Amino acid sequence: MVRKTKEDAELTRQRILDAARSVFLKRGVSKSTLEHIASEAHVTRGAVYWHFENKTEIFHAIREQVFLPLIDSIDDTLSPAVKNIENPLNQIEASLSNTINQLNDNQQMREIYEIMMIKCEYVDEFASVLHQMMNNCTCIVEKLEAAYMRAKEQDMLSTKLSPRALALDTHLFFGGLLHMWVKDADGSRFRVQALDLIKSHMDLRRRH
Amino acid sequence: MVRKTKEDAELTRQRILDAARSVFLKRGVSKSTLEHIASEAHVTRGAVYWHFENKTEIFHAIREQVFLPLIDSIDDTLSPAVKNIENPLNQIEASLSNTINQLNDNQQMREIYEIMMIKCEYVDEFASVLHQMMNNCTCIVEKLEAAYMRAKEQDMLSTKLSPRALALDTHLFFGGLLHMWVKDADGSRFRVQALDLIKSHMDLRRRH
DNA sequence: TTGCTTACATACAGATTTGTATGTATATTA
DNA sequence: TAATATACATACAAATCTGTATGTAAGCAA
Repeated sequence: MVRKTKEDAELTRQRILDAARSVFLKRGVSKSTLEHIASEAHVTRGAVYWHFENKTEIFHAIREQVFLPLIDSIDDTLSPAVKNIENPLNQIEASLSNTINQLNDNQQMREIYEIMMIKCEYVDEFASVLHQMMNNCTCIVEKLEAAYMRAKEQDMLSTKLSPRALALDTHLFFGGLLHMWVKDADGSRFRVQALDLIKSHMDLRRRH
Repeated sequence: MVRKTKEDAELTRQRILDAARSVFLKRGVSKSTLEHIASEAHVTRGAVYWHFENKTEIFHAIREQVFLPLIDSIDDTLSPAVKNIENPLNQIEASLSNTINQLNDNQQMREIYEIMMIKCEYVDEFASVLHQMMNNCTCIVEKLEAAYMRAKEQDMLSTKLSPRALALDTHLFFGGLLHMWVKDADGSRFRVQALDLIKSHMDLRRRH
């Protein structure tokens, strides 16, 4: 076996992560073996154990590949500092649509979402991920609420509902949409109209 | 070993199902062993294999314990034949609230929901469950659409959005709510205000 | 009462997985 | 260029889990 340079090793590491994603997607996280992952990556378990402590660490590495950028992306698009500030409702719509577009464009992201949502059991060491996700929800709801607050100040809302209630409703809607988007594997039911659904959702709260 | 009567055997079967629910909840479906389930039920694997072919059959039995009644319940409360027909928006709100109330009241239902949503990997033989769930979604959306249609005919809607769009938005909202309800294990974030969230959601589409 | 069936318990064989220990060739560094 | 650390592959031991085969005591029907 030829010893690899650092760049080669990094490539191997990435190949293992790609392989793990593929295996997780096909067999589910629990039933995926390090041997499955290794052979999918055309290495042995030795290589896998060299780069990662165990399956859990691989899982977290995969997750962070997508979720850290995603959180940044949401933070950015919902921030009060962006140019869309003059129309906060457009800003919310753009932020939600942006996530859907990313899912459409990025297969890796799609697969990781699917793994996290329906190919993973949140017990033991994975339970902590749930808490992180809930905390994230809180942040997102706060940002949505702030945006709706701005919309209210500009008298753009069609309703007297509080910004907080609107934010929660939007958040739940979008959570549901993401789940359906993922589960609708053949795309016939939700994927094709996801952007329309977002538009309808937002139209409902626009004053005309 | 004392041979049991038919009634005793049925009790044993139920004890195994209860034990499996508890074990699935704690360890996730994949990592749950028939030995775990058997010892939780104070029987041996022999008894488990007598009553069920394998773990998958136990899973489906547990699922049907809750989901078949639930589907009936939704069908009932959303049917055009119920007394609430004079106010379809109230009818929708009552139907959604009813499900949440059932979750609040029924621990078994709560646990099964949690298992299905975050303690199960939908691969291989479990993938078919996803399809069933999607088909169910289609049915529910249709019923919601019909209810919104009736509301529209009675000029009760605050919006020009189509009944179909409203139905989809409501369905996604409620799917998101159920997920958050389940994940919000300590109840602090979503469970306590679930009924309020439903009320807000419906208020948004009521004409005043 | 006999004989068959039921409702399990027990025992066994085989396949999987995991973690670790060890081997090894090469890159890197002093 | 010699020593050391890296990046793996290979081998091994132990634990787990599954399905099935077999045993068995009691219920039940004739």
